Amino acid sequence: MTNAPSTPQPAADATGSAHIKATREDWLRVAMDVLVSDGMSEVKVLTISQRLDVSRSSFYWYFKSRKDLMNQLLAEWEKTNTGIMVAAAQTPAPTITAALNAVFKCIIDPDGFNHPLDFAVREWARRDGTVRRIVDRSDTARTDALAQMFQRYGYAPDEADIRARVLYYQQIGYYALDLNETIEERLARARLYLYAFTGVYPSAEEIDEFCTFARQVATP
Amino acid sequence: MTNAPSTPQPAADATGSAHIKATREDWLRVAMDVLVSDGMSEVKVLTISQRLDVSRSSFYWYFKSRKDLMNQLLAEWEKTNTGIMVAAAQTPAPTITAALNAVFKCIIDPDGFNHPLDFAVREWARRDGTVRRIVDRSDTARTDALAQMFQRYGYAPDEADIRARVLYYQQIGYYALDLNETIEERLARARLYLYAFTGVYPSAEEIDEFCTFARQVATP
DNA sequence: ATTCAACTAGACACTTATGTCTAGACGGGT
DNA sequence: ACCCGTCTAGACATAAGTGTCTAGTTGAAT
Repeated sequence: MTNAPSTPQPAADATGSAHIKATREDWLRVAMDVLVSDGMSEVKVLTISQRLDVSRSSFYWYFKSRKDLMNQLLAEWEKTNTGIMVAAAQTPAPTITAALNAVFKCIIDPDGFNHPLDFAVREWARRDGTVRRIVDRSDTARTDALAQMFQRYGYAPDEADIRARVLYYQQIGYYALDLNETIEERLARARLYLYAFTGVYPSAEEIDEFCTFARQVATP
Repeated sequence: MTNAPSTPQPAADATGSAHIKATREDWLRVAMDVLVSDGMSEVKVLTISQRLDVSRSSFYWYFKSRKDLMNQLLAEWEKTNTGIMVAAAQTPAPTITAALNAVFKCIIDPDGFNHPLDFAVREWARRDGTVRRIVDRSDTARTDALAQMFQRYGYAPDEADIRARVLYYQQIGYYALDLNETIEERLARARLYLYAFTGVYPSAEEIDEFCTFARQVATP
């Protein structure tokens, strides 16, 4: 997840300028940490300032208001999570199973799709109409990209759409339950998952290649 | 969902006694409404009292504290949602597909399993270790009940467990995304869903019976 | 009619949050 | 050496929330 450990370090200090205790990026990083771990209602200027060991009022130099900060977190989510999944779905591949592998890679890669963040934003959307519309737009963009992936390998538009939806919400459900399966437990089912989602069996090479990748990125 | 419309009525008045503006049940009902629609962090004594048009301090006659109220909401959730699904999984039926139909009936019945409540509680669990443990206990109870259902129809323990998990988290994922499919769109896939979950095809009678039930409970 | 338990309202004390304003501290460019 | 833009701290104002205490009000039972 590359969630930097948010230690109250002397600050990243990008510009090299004056006596900065907490940069704008520090505020954003800690806010994102809190959003992911505790939900949007816990993203508070006061508590973030305490984590950064900085006066609360410094916040208002970098951000117009708390709402301003929240908007930036939302933009960050949209750019990373949705962008990364759409890109994965568009990766060229010789077969549909290989193409799907690229999507799975993005999903299991800690540096790829950020599931806890996705759920935090979804929860936020439940209470905010503006956020809800942006999340809907992302869901559509993601399923559209997945459906187009299926279509590229000869699936009829209707079937491609259904397969995209089944795939997409299965993955959402998997992470919603926060099961603590080991990587090997999951890999043991990889072949049948790929078959269920595509209707064709992946080659042994494809499975091997995927398993190698999965073991590589698995956080031990 | 039978979520009573929470109009600030003259109060349900179960006991028949004195000048009651808001009963304990009123407080619980509105609190549950808020929990379902806005999440646990929005369940506030002040706002509920305003909805009920009652002084905030009356709350403390019925409940020891806000935490007391929250505990009762959690108990209510455990009793209804988990209890109802476990009961559905234990319903006697001639075939596995018929047994699964009973579970699906409970899931789609607005008077059965309450999905928005389930998600609200899950979100709550993310921020509260005690709640987390109770939710885990419920997840285990639900998947165990489903696994035993599969076992009753001859599935080996291992396979029954996997099928229970696939079924359970698929459903969680479906509702997590809050797709707005019509009942007919869903029923069109009923046969294949039942096959995918059990490995055997349901009889035409079973499908007909399920569809009839589904159309009956579908809120138009 | 009087009493009494059940319930309500409002005042008080406290906490936590946001946002503004002002006085400054620091350090690089001149 | 000194200024000035960049950033910080702390005081202030305000709002929203919890929980307690006390003085009622009200309907029912006696």
